[in-house]
Amino acid sequence: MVRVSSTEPKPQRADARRNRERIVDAARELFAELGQATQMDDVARRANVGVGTVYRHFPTKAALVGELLAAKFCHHAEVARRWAQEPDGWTAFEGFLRESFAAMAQDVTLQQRVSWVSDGAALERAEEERLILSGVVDELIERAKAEGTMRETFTIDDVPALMCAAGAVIGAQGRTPVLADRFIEFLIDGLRAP
Amino acid sequence: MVRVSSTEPKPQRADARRNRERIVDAARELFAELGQATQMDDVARRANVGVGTVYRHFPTKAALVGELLAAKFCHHAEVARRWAQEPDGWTAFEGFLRESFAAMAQDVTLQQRVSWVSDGAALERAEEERLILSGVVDELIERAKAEGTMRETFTIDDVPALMCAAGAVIGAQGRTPVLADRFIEFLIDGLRAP
DNA sequence: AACCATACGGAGATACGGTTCCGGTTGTCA
DNA sequence: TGACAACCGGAACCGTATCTCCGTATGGTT
Repeated sequence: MVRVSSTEPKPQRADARRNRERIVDAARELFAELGQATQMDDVARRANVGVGTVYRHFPTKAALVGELLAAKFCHHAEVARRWAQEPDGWTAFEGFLRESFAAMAQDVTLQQRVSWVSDGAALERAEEERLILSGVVDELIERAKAEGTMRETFTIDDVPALMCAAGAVIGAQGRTPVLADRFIEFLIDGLRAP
Repeated sequence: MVRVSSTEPKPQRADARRNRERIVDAARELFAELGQATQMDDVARRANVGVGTVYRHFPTKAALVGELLAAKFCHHAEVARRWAQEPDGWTAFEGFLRESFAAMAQDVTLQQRVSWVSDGAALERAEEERLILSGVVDELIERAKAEGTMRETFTIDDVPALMCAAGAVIGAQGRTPVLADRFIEFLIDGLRAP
């Protein structure tokens, strides 16, 4: 019963592994559409699984959201690394930013990321991945600053606020996405070196 | 029973009038602190009144919020008119903006104003007052633009997004208000003519 | 193929918050 | 001051959403 190595993943039964995957997939889709309004029963139904199964894999809704967030952070870190290959520092950062905002427009979870703060547990689960992402983005920022194409006053610490603002505006855009786009241009423009 | 004029306020009993006032006061305080998390029972308790009484005056939570929002819009319109007396157009607009953001920092309802969208009923109640406010602010903006101190591309239509962004950031600031302040400076700076 | 630990399903326990209802109270007016 | 309409209080109701429990099913192993 005692596990020799704590890192060794305990072997799961095949159906358990399959169900877990299904649950995560279903949750990703639903949360992207509905954000925190998504309910566990919906996730279970979409995954063709009972609620109990969902809760066996994720003891709490926050845990499930944390899992999704962690995956998204990983993905965005990947995106940032891809843009980092761009020779021009500003182009790299701007590209990353635009891609992030575009992702937000397709995913309510990202728009609401900040309000999950109330559900600190979810962010806590994804903290490690968030730090990695933060590190990669920081490199982009420093490079653009070194090039002189980005405001000196902007730092990695300002990114959360930037994301928060963009998420709120995109989320609230409702039937006037044009205004959100205008606002995003405004934000990006404000980051350029004067 | 039939009222002759629809504008004539139906005479209320003295206690009803007093209670209504108490309810609004209590709600203002609580919503400022807790935002939409405030519950009707709390409002009733703080007002020294039964829940039933709250519901007699405001048939729904959204109606109560609408009342509060309307009052806030009126107040802000007043603030804008005061700043409009400033001789310099930019100073007037910047002053109004900073005062609005400062109010947001003290009032969760204002931070969340945008998310009440889900509760359209509340915003609907305050629509008239919102339009008045919008008109006054528009004058400030046009004046500053005529002076050449504000970006030509900024219009009254961008104000909701601006407020939404600021509200989100201020609301999410948590234990790091400094970062919200930095972001606000960034926003304001971006409105200036290049 | 028989065993059993692991995993499943989903009814329902639990919690919570808005809203309703009605027996009792109070302001107002004659 | 008596009568009545308006108003009050707050227990109860109801819908909703998370999470638990337990009888049943199944993958893996001998």
